[in-house]
Amino acid sequence: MKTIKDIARLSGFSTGTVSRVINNHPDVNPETRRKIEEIIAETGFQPNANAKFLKQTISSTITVIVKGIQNSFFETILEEMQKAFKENGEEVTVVFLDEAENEVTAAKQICSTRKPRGLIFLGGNTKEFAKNFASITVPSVLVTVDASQLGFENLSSFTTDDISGAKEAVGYLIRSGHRKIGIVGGSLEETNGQLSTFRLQGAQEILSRHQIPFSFEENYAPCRFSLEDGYMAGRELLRKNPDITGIFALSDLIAIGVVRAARDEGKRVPEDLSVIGYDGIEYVRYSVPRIATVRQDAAQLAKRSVEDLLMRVSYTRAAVHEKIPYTVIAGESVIHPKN
Amino acid sequence: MKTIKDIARLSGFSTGTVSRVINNHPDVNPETRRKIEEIIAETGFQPNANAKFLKQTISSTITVIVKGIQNSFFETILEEMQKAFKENGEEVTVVFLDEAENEVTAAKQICSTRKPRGLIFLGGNTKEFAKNFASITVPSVLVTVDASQLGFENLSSFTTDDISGAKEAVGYLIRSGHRKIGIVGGSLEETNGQLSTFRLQGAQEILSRHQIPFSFEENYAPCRFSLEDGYMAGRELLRKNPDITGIFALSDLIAIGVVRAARDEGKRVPEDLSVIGYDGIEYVRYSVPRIATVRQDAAQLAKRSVEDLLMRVSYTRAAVHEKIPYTVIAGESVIHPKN
DNA sequence: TGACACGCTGTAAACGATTACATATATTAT
DNA sequence: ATAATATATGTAATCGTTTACAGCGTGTCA
Repeated sequence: MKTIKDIARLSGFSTGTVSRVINNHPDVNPETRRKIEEIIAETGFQPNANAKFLKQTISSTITVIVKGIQNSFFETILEEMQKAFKENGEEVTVVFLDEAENEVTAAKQICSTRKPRGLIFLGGNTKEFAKNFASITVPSVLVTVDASQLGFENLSSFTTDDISGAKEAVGYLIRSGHRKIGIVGGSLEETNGQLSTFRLQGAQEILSRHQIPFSFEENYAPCRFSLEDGYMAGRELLRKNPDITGIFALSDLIAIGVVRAARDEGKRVPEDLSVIGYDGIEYVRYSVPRIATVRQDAAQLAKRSVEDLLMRVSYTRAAVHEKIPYTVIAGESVIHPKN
Repeated sequence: MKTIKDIARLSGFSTGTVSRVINNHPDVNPETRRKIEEIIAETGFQPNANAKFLKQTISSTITVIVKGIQNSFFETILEEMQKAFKENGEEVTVVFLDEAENEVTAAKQICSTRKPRGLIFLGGNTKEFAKNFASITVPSVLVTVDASQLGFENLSSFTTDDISGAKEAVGYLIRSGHRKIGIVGGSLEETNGQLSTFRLQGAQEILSRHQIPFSFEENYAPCRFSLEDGYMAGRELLRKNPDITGIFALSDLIAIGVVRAARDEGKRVPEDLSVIGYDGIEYVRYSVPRIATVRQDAAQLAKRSVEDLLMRVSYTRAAVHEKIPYTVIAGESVIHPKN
């Protein structure tokens, strides 16, 4: 591997000057710059980033930490973020964690390695943040999880109002004439974090407001946010309560599983069973039938997160906690029940 | 930020001893180790990874470079890889690149920064590799793209035999009685790399072997590997050639789009149109109808890649180029054409 | 002419770890 | 008792950059 010293020797200048060329410092003679750049190009020299970051207290990059790739919705947000960063000419690194890893510990590790100017967490567990985030000092943003209760002044959050969104989803079923409603997804023991809690809470609130009977025994099947789990839970629920005419799935992935489950239980969607999902992933627009959903605005979630972070990275501003509007998307999967 | 010197001072030992504790060197007095570890825990000290990698010629981690997250199939492979690495107690870093970025350039950058022991490329462009890979010296594996032609002795590859797989996919349609067959996906100008080339080639070969007419004008619609593009191309093909009874989609994502396109063109799948995809992503098992596909063995692809890499990282072995068996999965989306 | 500024370049001290080598002490063999 | 060996620890050079500081040639101005 070539080092800056080799370039210095080859070009006849000192390491200091070479370094100044690499980092585009202004006070270098244009002719000198040209010569050195030529040598750098010839040799294919790449400065050792470790030496660089060791010396520099901070790097120019921003790191996005994503927890759980299996979530299609996160993918979309991530793509939008990449776009937004690119528009702002920012360098980004993405780190993927699986469910078992601790996002805050990983973040600490990253801070010591990459010295990012800012951090974005896509998904996360509120308790973990409450416990460990204090030691992270760079401006950060938490996306899809509300951090306003946590009160860290360097942690913004951008979320969808899931309670309200869930209300509208179930409200959609109710307005379509459904009275026997089931819910699939999440868990009663809050391990899934805010998402399932809030969506479940919103759903229950609107049901009780309309005095529609709901019990966890009869109208609910818990499951993780995946196709397979949605399918299994869907079958379970439809078996134990075949009268249900409308199901609110806590995520689109679950909804897709439920639609298939209905089919395998001899029910047709939407003729025998209406289904509405949550998130607005791309699949639901292409499935047959198109599945109704509450579309979270991935683009805005991403855009606002990036904007806020870049702002706070450059200027001292207070962290913000913002709700991004959602849209209820009608779909072929919800109609008025037959009887 | 605390440094190793702080720990040395606080514990009364030297930096050398502290370093040995951190790196689990055997020749440290257990009592000393305990004391130092206590201080480390108290202070929350994290060693500066840049300093570490600057000094060390090589790190313990392995880096996976993924190009294009929008590809569901890659996600599955990635998950399987994470599993396989975990089983072997290996530390992994995943880096995501978007389509526009150059994987080999990124890899060079990573090598200079993280000094990985090995590299896995998930997806990639053969030409790029041919041109730039020479400067990468760590053991590497290229997954889903055949590198046997490239002849780098530190680059293995694990792939599915796409030519043969595509033959079987189309063969399945033919055996089911289809004679008017369309193909959706890829492009004629090889920009999509090997995948579309091989799959297209296999499809054409079996069609001509059965003397089934095929022309790019009448039986083909090119498109990128996404839902939306599959949908658009599907509609285009069905409009320009409504007689087609069976479609081979070059990927499952495209197949899903085609199924929806058929519906919107007034055709039902499978009654009016049979569709078979490629890859075997999870979704096709839950869609209505279940979509027939050629299932690539993501788990094996991942497992063998990881095994081979770990082997070559520790011992000097020649790179290998291995084909992983695929499975044709029957699905509700393919039946005998009506007339 | 001397003083000063300006533009460019060189020098060398950091940054925070690792590790080869030296050293000190305890243990064992002869 | 002496030498040899093993064990535990300290010392200091080193990795490849950045950057504060110094130096030098040239031009400008009083």
